[in-house]
Amino acid sequence: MQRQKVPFVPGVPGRVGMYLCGPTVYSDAHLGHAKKEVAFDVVRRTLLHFGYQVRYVTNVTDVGHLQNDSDDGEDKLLARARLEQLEPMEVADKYFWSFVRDMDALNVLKPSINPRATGHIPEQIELIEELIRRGHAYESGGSVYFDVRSWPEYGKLSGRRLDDQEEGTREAVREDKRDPRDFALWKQAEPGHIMRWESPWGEGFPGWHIECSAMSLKYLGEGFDIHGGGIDLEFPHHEAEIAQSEAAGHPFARYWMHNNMLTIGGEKMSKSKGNFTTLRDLLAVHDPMVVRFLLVGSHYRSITEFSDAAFESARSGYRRLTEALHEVERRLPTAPGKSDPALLENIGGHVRAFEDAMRDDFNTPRAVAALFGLTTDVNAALAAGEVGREALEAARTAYRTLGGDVLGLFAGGTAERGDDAQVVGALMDLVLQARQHYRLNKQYAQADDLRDTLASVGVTVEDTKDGPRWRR
RNA sequence: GGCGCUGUAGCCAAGUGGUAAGGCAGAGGUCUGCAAAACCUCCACCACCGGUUCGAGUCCGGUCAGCGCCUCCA
Repeated sequence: MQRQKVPFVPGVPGRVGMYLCGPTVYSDAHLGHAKKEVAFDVVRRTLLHFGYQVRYVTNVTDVGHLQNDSDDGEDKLLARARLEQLEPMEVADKYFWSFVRDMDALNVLKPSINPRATGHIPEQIELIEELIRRGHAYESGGSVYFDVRSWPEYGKLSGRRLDDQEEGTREAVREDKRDPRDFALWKQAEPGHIMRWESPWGEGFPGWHIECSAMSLKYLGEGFDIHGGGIDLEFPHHEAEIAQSEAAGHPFARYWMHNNMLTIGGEKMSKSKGNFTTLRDLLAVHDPMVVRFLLVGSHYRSITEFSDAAFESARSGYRRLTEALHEVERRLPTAPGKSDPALLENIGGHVRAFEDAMRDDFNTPRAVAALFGLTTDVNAALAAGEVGREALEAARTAYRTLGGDVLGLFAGGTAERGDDAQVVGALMDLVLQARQHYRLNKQYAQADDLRDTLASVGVTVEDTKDGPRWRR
């Protein structure tokens, strides 16, 4: 807890336990959420690449957090349930599966364990009881609060001192709290509150920090390695997690990682500002891999500025990468046995650059630059003439391992097109044959007409030395 | 008010005190029936003002601008 970049040493050699604060499933996820998910997915993939075994735990918050800590706030899940005329559990399930679908599309690996808050009420109650026993929490009017003043370390993560905080300026001071900065561990359920559980303090529901402590400790154990989340959760959410865990006698996460925000027009993309683009909408019309490429193009601790121009730029850049990879794979089956020492050395250099970048706090922009360096060398060699099998293999492995496995940029690969692929392929062969016929007879108007028509439905035709080629 | 972050080319974006990665866009050229792709070449007074240093985008101080958190937020 040094509030700076430090070398990582796992608690158990070769193994890493990491926990990521997951989504509250009351609405569709947006691009900002994707930045977080992709960032930590890349962390996980990088650790795997370097030989670690990773247990990756991320929660699903299906108990609505209160909109604020006083009682006038409404539970977001309940509010949504009323709006959509659904049971709260239906809302949670609906948006949980929506989230899963988005993450699958973005090629985010599934968590090792994906616990739900509502499935861990007993664990949360147990933790609260420990806190009361140790004198760090108190019951008041059917609710339980963490006693911030009893825990001097509160604030160590975010570097805040209690005395620096303005008291009660942003919310009405609750009369049943001893201190306005105390936070709820358990809330008494008001009469109309649907989601409620029995507890030693009457019927109620858990506070909005306790689930992460209970579930991360349960599945990763005390002093687990890495805890991640958005930087906007650093305070108070993560601060509270640490305080309530350690005050209960359980050493908490040893390393903290916070991703920065995604902005649009310089402002944080967020639900409350309404300036968000849902992944559902975005992925319906755009290649998810381009979205992922865009996200990976800035460092996880940096702000990512999103715009149409940035997206177009990502699309072009991503295509440069995939075209080179595809060309390598096209040539591989017929590649000669010659050796290309200079090219091989360059490929090795780019692989090293990539790995060095990832070792240095997961510097994905530098890693991507290495991929482009690789691409320039490979393309130059390809343009210069025949390239031997060995070098092509090395290039292919570099792309698939680094770009594919580590950055997760090549989901699906070649076999993703589905049942129509064969039919489409056959039709395209036919069309291209016809066009070649025109071209050989110098009937360029007809040939160009065909090409324009195909372009209008999103098919690009390129004439190369080896004949025509098409892509979508 | 407190804690913290950012300001690098038209856009996106790295940058460990030693002289500005990468991508997109743009310009010129090679190739091509044309185009596309690819290749080659070109494209930065690092917000401003001081200071430390042989040397500063990088360190220190200040100014200006913007952002995040301190309410729910990834």
